[in-house]
Amino acid sequence: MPRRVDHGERRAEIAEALVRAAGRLGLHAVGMRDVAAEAGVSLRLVQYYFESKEKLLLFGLRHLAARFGERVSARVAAAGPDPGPRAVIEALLAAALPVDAESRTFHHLYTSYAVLSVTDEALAAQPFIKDPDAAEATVAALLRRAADAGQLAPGTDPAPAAAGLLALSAGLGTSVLVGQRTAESATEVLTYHLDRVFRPAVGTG
Amino acid sequence: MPRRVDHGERRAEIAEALVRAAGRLGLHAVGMRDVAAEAGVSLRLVQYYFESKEKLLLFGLRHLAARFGERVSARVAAAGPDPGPRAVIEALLAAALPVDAESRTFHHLYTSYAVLSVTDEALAAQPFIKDPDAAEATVAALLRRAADAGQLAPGTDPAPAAAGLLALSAGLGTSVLVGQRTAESATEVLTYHLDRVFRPAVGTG
DNA sequence: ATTTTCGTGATACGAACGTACCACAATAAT
DNA sequence: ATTATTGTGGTACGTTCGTATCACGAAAAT
Repeated sequence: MPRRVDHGERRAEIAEALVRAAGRLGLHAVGMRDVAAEAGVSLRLVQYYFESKEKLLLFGLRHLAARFGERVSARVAAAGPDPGPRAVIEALLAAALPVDAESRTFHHLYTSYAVLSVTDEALAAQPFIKDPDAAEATVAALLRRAADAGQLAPGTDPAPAAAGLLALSAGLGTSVLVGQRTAESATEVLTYHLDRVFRPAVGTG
Repeated sequence: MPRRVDHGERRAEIAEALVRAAGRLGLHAVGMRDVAAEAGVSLRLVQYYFESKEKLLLFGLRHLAARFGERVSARVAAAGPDPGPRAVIEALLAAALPVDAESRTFHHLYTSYAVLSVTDEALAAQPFIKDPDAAEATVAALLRRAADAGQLAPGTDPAPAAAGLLALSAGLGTSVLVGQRTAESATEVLTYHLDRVFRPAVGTG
C-alpha cells in the first residue's frame, strides 16, 4: 500500500473544505466536486473518505458543532480565571454572534443545517436538540448561581430567562447575518438585556 | 386566443403551490416540476407565468411575506377593538411563532429564504431588511406609547427592548422549528419576557 | 519475492434539473 | 373569413450532480 494516512485527520481536512466551500457558495449549492477542489484533492478521494454526500454532510455538521464548542470554550476561558456568572454567560452568548468571518460562517451553516433538518430525518436527530439544550441548562445553572449570590434583578426566573437569552442571541445572529443589523448593534442589544437580568454590581467601585 | 386568464391570479396559485411543495420537500429540493405537479398544471405553464426559476422564487418570497403580513394583521385585529400596546405586541410576536402548520411553514420557508439570501444577491435585497425594520419600528413605537402611559417596567429603553423582543420571537421560532422546544414552551418564554417588560396593570381588578 | 491491501486517479453512467423549442387550439382583432 | 395572438401541451437539449467502475502504483504482509 502507499503510505498509510490518518483517516480521521483526512476527514477533518475535507470537512473543513466543506465548511469553507459551503460558506462561500451556500450549503445548498455545494457539491462533492466543490469540496474536492477546495480541499485540493480529487473527487474520488472525497468519495473514498466519505462514502456518500449524506455522510459527508453529517460529518460536516458534527465537525462544525465541535469547532463551535471549542470556540465557545476558548471565549469562556478568555474571560479570565474564575469568572463570574455574567462573564461566562456574556462570553457564551457573544461567541454565537456573527461578528467576524468565522462566526459568520458558523451561524450561516448552522442555520442552513437547521433548515435542512426540518425535511431531512437523518439530520434532524443530533445537534439541534442536544447541544442547545445543554447550552440552556448551562446558562440556567449560571443564572441560579447568580441568583443565590444576589446578582440577579428581583423576580428573575432562571429557566425562562436562560431560554430567552439563548433565543435572543440566536435571533440577533440571524438578523446580523441577513444584514438587517450590524454586529455592533446586536452586541448592544445583547448587553442591554444582560443588564436587565443582572442587577448592577455593588461595592467594587 | 383561448379564454383570457388573470395572470396575477394564476401566478398567485402557482406561488401557493410553490409554498406547499417547499414546505413539504424543503425549499432547496423543490423544482419546477414539483411546483407544476402541486399546482396541477404542466411544467410549461410554470415556465409561461414565471420565465425562470429565480423569478418564481422571488415572487414566492414576496407572496409569502404578503401572506404573513395579512396573518399578523388578522391576529392584531382579533386582539379586539382599540387594544393596548401589550395586546398588539403580543399578537404580533405570537403570530410569528410556529404553533400550527401554516405558521410552521411560514417560519420554515422564511428562514430558508434568509439563508439563501446570504449567498444570493437577488434575494438579499427585499424583505429581509425592510420588513423586520418596519416591525421593529412598530414595536418600538408601541413601547414608547406604553412608556408614556406608565405601563413599562422602570428603566425600559423602547428601542433595544423592541429589537430584543423580535429577536427573541425569531429565535424561539427556530428552536420550535427544529424540535428543541414545544410551541407551548416557546409561548411561555415569550409571555415571561413580556411580563418583565410590561409592569402589571393596576386598578382594573 | 510474491501477494494482498490501501490510497489515488480518471472517467463513465444514469438521473434530474432548468430551459428552449415546436406544435396547436382557441379566441380576439381585422 | 382570415389573420394574429394567447394559453397550453409535449418533449428534447445541455448541464450538473452523486455515484459506480476500471485501473494502477506503492507499501505492508506473507
